Amino acid sequence: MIKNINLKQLAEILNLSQTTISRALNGFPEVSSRTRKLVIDAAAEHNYQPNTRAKRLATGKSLTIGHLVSVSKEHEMVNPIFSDFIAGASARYAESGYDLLLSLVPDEDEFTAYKELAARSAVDGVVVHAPRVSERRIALLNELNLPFVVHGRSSEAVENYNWVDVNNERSFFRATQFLIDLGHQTIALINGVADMDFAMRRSLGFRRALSKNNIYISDDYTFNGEMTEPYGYRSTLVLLELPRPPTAIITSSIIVANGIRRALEDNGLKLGRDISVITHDDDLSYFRDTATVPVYTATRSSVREAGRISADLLIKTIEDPTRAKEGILLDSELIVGSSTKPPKP
Amino acid sequence: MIKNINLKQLAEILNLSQTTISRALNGFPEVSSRTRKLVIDAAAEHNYQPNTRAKRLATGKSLTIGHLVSVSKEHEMVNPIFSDFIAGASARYAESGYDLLLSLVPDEDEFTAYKELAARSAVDGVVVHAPRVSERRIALLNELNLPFVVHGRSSEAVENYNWVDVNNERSFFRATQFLIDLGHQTIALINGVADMDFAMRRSLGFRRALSKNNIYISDDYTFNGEMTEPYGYRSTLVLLELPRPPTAIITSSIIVANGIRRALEDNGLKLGRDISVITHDDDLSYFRDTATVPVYTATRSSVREAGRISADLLIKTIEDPTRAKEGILLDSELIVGSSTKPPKP
DNA sequence: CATTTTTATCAAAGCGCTTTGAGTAAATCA
DNA sequence: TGATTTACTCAAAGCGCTTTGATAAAAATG
Repeated sequence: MIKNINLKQLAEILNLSQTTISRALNGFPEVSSRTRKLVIDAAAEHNYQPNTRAKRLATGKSLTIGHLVSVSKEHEMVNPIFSDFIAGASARYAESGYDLLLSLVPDEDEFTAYKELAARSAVDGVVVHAPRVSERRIALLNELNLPFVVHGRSSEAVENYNWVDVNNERSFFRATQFLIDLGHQTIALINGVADMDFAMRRSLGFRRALSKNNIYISDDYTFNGEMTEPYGYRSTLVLLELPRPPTAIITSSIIVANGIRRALEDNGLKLGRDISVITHDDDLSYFRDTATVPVYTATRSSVREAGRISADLLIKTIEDPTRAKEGILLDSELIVGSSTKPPKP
Repeated sequence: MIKNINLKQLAEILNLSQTTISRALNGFPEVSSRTRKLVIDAAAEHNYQPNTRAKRLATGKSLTIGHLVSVSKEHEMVNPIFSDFIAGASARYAESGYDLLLSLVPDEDEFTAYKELAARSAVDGVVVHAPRVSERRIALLNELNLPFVVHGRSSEAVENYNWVDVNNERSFFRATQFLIDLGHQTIALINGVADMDFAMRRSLGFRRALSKNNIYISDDYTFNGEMTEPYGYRSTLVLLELPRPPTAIITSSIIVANGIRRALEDNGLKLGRDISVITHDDDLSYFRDTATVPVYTATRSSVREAGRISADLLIKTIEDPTRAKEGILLDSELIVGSSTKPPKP
């Protein structure tokens, strides 16, 4: 059985005061290098690590960053990009000695959950996931004086705040323009839930490209919903039933794209040849498109990288509260794969 | 700006001692119901929540459960079932007042990460994910005296330990037998990484069904690897190149199954009609197969449910350390979908 | 009525660290 | 040489709770 040792015990072993040991381990200058070495070696030998609970109380810091993820009660859906985002953030946290507190809350309890987290002083900061076009959490967190970074943005927010977002409007503008340049005139959009900010911006880019090219497309060609594989499938079936089915589809997630492909193939249509598809690609680790010619033409932006950058921004904000708020806009690449061709004549 | 209040301040407001307030809020019997009501109301009014840091130090409990997830450096892959597992566990944690500490560690640091977590007393217990056939973490955690539950099992473990697993051997035995009953004789297995315990057990079930039916299948028909979509795709291409391609494929993940379907369709083959596929289905929220006739014939077992059960078992273990170790074996359903048919003559 | 028991409350100690302010020995200076 | 500075080290206070052990008031008992 491996036993943990505490500061007091280590002090007795070394015949030094707790102060000196604490200082030696935390790199204070007023400890002789000989003593410091002694302490560090003994700590390693006895497997001493300062007790997290005591350290947090003593320093008044939680050394913890919270991620609150809302789970829609209706769909019980956890956004699949989440795990890759976290993977990116995690390394940065570890590096600076922060723990990651994860809390999945039913979306109706979201607001209370933030308040509670602040009231009990459980975290030093939080990452806000999946911001809506209109996002009350931003005002709340400012009121609570809890440092935060938004992954994404909230278009209606008036305050200054930290955010890390991909250029969704531009991405989907380019994607749409790319299809139009290929000759497509009837293009559908299978998007995320309508009040999600990213979905709104993508829709904006899509529509801007259409109107710039004087193309009018009715609402029958756009879908909003939770981005699951079956959602992509069902939406595509609806599209194929239209009097004039689209010759191209743009979608917000590679998982939805998988549903689209399945629907096409069930109808004897081939991706690319019969109907073109562009998807946004978060570069998820289990869908990473490594083919020489990618399967999907895609607006690609690594959500893992976004996680890394968000973590970095949040830690900087926590460690310097006077720091000016910052917005970081990442760009996506437009990767041409084999899912886009000119429309059949 | 919303201000937090602490126990001392609340005591002054109410003109009561900190003791009484603490007891009132924590449901001790020696507080009059009139006083208790007074305290509870005032706590709500002033948004008082006991400071997590102080509470943890005072009680000597971390009220935190750790999830260490190894990330393979090579693939940077985060197991996609993870988020659904957590979703299941999370509600149970919240209910009992536990926080969830998530740590993604490069797999070579895994061992150290557990040690460190125990030494600094950061968690009251951990969930062990993705156990290998031979799993050193079990012995380590016993030595560290840190309560844990394994999601899965470890075949070579000699100790008693808590685990929650699905009956992998039986599931894949049944799936294989189902295919054999349909008339298939050449069946491939696209499995997870070989040293994962679940992969080994599934392979066992697969082979048991084959040998029971006196079918011999060469190693060319089995694959082991990280369960990504491209992996399913590539493996299937290899299978189709064999002198005698399989008439059916069994796989361990719906994400791999998507890759298989893509490979089939790229080769003009249709799932079910030309080649049968059975997949294990973790019932992931973004792939939930809700069609009347499911897309895939599958051995289905909700990983979210497994999360719930694991969390429950772990909390019981933490709160009663003398509790006997328990293994909980979940069963999967064999759901018949449209991806399996008798082989073409 | 005095005595015991029960009820309701409190002051103070303690959790294991960090940090403040003080103290001592060695080194430098006048 | 004594005075001042520098380099180390320490005892004790404090972080905000919970918990122990004591006490006072009220109720029950003989």
